Amino acid sequence: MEKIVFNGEYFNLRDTLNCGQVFRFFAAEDRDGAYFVNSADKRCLAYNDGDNAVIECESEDRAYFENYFDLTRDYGAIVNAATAQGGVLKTAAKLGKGIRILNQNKAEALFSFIVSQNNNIPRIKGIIERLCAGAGKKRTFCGAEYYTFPTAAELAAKPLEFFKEIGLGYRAEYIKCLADGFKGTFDEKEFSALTTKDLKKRLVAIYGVGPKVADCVSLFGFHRLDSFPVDTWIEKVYRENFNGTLTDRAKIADYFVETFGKNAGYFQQYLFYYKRSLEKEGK
DNA sequence: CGCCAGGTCGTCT
DNA sequence: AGACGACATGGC
Repeated sequence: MEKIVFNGEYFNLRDTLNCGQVFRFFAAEDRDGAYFVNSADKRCLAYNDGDNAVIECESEDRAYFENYFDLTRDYGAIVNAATAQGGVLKTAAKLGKGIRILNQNKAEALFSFIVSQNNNIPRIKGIIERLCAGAGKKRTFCGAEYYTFPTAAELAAKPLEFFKEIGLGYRAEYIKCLADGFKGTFDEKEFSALTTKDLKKRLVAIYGVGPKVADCVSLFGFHRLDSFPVDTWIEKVYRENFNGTLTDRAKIADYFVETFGKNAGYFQQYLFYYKRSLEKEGK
C-alpha cells in the first residue's frame, strides 16, 4: 500500500469530488471526510488531514493517481490568475481554490457524461454504479469490494435490455450504440491526437453527444483547458455577473474561452461551484 | 403531484 | 440557423 501526501492548500477532496466533474466516489462510512475514489479499474482512499491531502492506493497505482489528481500542476498560479481577474471570479476562486480538475479515464468520462444529460447527480451516480456492478469486474481494495468501470468490450457484450434495466431510460440506446461502435476497443490516441476543436467535432458526431457533453468530456477526460461547458449555472453567472446578453450557449462558451485563455477550464469550475453553492445555501 | 435534472434528437419553420 | 416538443427515470 502506498501513501501519497500532498500539500492541501490547493487540494480539497470534498470540493474536488463534489463539483460535478466525477461520479464514482463514495464517502468512507467509518472515516469522516474520507472518500473512496474509483477510476477505470482502480480505487484509492483520499482525504484531507490537517494541512495535507492524502491518497492511499496500491503501490503499482501510485503514478496513476498522481496523474489522476493532477499533482504536477501549479494550482497556486491558477488561483492567483483568477484572483487577479477580480469581481465574481475572485470570490469564486477563494471558495473553490481547493478544486482540482482530475485526469479521468477518457472512455469512462465519455460514457459517464452521456449518462449525465438531463439527469441529476444522485441518479447519475446510481446508474453508473449499476453499470459497473453489472458489466464490470469485482475487485477488492482495503478489504472492501468494488467494481471496475466496464471496458469497451465488456460494454459491447451487453444487450440493450441490460442498459434499460439499470435505469438509463432513453439514454440506453446512446450507450449501446457507442459500445457497439467501438467494436471492443476504445482508441484513445485517435481522440487525443486531435486539436480541441476537432476533438469536439469528433465527440459531437457520436450519437447522444451534444455540445455540452462534448465540452465536459474534452475538459474532464482530455484536460483540454480551452473547453468551457455551458449549462444553466454558467448561463446564470454570465448574465448576472458578466452582464452578458448572448443566449446561444456555444457563443457564450467562445466568449469565456477568449476571455480566460488557457485557464478557461479551471475558471469554469470555480464559477460553476460558486454559483451552485449559493443556490444550495439558499435552500 | 409536478417540476427538474451539468441535454440531445428529430422535426418544422 | 433557430425554435420546440419528446424523451425515461426518479430525486425532491
